[in-house]
Amino acid sequence: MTDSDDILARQLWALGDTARLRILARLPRNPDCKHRNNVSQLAEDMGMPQPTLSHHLRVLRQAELVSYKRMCRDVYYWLDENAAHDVAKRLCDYVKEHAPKEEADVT
Amino acid sequence: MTDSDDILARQLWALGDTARLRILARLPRNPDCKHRNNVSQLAEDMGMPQPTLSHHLRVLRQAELVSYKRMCRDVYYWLDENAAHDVAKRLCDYVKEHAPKEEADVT
DNA sequence: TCCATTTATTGACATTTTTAAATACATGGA
DNA sequence: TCCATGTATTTAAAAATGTCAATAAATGGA
Repeated sequence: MTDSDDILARQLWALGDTARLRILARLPRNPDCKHRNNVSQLAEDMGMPQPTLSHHLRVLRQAELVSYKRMCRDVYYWLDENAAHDVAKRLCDYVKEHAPKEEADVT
Repeated sequence: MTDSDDILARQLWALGDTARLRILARLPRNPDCKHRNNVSQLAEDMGMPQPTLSHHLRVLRQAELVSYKRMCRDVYYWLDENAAHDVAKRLCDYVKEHAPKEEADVT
């Protein structure tokens, strides 16, 4: 199990939670201040306490699935779509690479 | 959050564990009795207690990522490669489908 | 039927995770 | 500097999870 496999596992785990999937579905794909999707507004829209949201955002941040920037007092998160697709690709690669090579049939 | 999103989350979670990723890397892609990869042998090869392995196999089974068949007293598991790829695809689709539609720029 | 082998389940325990309130930290305006 | 706003962290409690020993269940042979 390589380090990169550990990272893949951690990313899959981060994605494997309904609360976090719901959050991702709400995040824009680019830094976006036009719709006032700062953390507090997002928490209110989702009916989720702000500390709970911040916790999940940290998990997603540490898995490098989301990015963020601060503007004045607000923080804006967005989903790094490429990162998500990359996780999917690396999952497929992992499965392919580890396919045990078939030995000759015992005849 | 639809039922199918719940299933996706559960599958991603099942994959997001290093022990289970290691197990998947050892499983053949088809029912394969030629290499004696039954549960006990796999447990021994991996240096993992058999109950621990059975536990993880159940998680993978319930996520419909592996299949198995019993032959005599042995049980043979294999990885359903299509299921794994399908999870990857559905993750990509989920991310794409929920991309918030960009409103016209505020000018 | 009894026994040996293989796999699944149960039970116990420690660790991790989720949740949310309380609080700290950061920023900018008065 | 003080205050208001927005976000992150700390803290605590409950729930979920991983591990593994003990045991049950399933199968087939003697």
